[in-house]
Amino acid sequence: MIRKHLLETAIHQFGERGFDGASTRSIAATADTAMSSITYHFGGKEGLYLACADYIVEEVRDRITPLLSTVEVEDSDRSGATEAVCFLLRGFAGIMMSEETAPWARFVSNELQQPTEAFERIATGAIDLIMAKVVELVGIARPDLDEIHRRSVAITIWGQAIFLRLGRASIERLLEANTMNAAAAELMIDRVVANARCILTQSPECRQ
Amino acid sequence: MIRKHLLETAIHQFGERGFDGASTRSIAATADTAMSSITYHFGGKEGLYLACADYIVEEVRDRITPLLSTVEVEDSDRSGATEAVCFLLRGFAGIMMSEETAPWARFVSNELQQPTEAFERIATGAIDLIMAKVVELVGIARPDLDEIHRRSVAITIWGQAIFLRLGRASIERLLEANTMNAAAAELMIDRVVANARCILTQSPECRQ
DNA sequence: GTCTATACTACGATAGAC
DNA sequence: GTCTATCGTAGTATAGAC
Repeated sequence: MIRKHLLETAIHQFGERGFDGASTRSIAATADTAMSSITYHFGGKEGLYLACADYIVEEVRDRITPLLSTVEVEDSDRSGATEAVCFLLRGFAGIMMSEETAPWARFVSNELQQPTEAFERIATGAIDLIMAKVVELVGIARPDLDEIHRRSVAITIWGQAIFLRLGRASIERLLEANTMNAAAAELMIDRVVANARCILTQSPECRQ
Repeated sequence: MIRKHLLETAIHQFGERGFDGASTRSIAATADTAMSSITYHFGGKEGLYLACADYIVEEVRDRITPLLSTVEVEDSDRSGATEAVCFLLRGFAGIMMSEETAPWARFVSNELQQPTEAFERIATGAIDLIMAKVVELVGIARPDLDEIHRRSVAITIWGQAIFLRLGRASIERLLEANTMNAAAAELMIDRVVANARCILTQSPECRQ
């Protein structure tokens, strides 16, 4: 399947070198095909780029959907909702730390900094899906908050997990881990989950 | 000062379009000079890029140093340390949210995802400076934690503020704020600080 | 120091053979 | 569908005038 091979190669190279930095020549060569295959399958470089976004959305959904479908919480079950958030967060953080997702993450990071049409597709296709569930659960865990504050809590909690990927270089530096080894990854995931639990089961002095 | 003008233009364009996407032609033209000025002042594109990193370090230090110098905490003053972290965090988050720092942030973000020599310079020149202080304060606020856990707490707290910049596109989306207005920015900064206070004054059930 | 002019390379797109 | 060959454009670097 040359189409898929092109997509995966392209995500790698777009992620590592940016849209301009990655060349169709190099992508085609790495995928062991001719440059004009890109024209044939995707219409051109731009089309290939957008197809990469769609491909990432599919892959993320494949991993996230089963996770999301396992949580079911009663409307008044505060501690159940807290545990559900922690469970989802641990799964999501694990995905963020896995090497498998590194190329997608770099691709998405580029779009986060300089959003194009590709970001719109990733946001509506994957990010919204996750955040809707998280906001809902935060709402159950923290009924004292109104909608906008629930959203701010949800995004800061999830932001920590995303930062595990986006800020990896500086995390590795601070932990003096040359590469993110399993122990360091576990340490950081545990920390992010503990922080989330802390925020959701707010002690009186930090209630807001 | 054409050198400075070139640097600021270059940071903008490198940040927005990446190293490959930004062309020396365009940078020189925007800075109202000839392309060969870049060769004269910086030796070439690569040299210009590294000089941008050094320039960012200087600018960040100018803003961070006065902030860091205002905090002085006794070794046993737990609540003092917590408040100091919150104070620094608020200042730092404010810097992260300001439009002035947006070009630098994009530049640094590119380096975080794909570190080069430029990241090494930014890390040693600016990031290490900040994180050393934060880790020290976290150590006072949470004497129950050993060094590695202090670091993990410090990086997750600071990561929230950095994510305000790196994840801005998705934050705006979730808050349904087309652009990050003052109210949304204040909401997010308050939230990040509240989370930090929550984490540092840990309630028993989330102690770890 | 700053400019113009030019050499050389690499890019994306496309036409056309198979 | 996939390839080769080629065209026009845009990039960096550099030489040399002033």
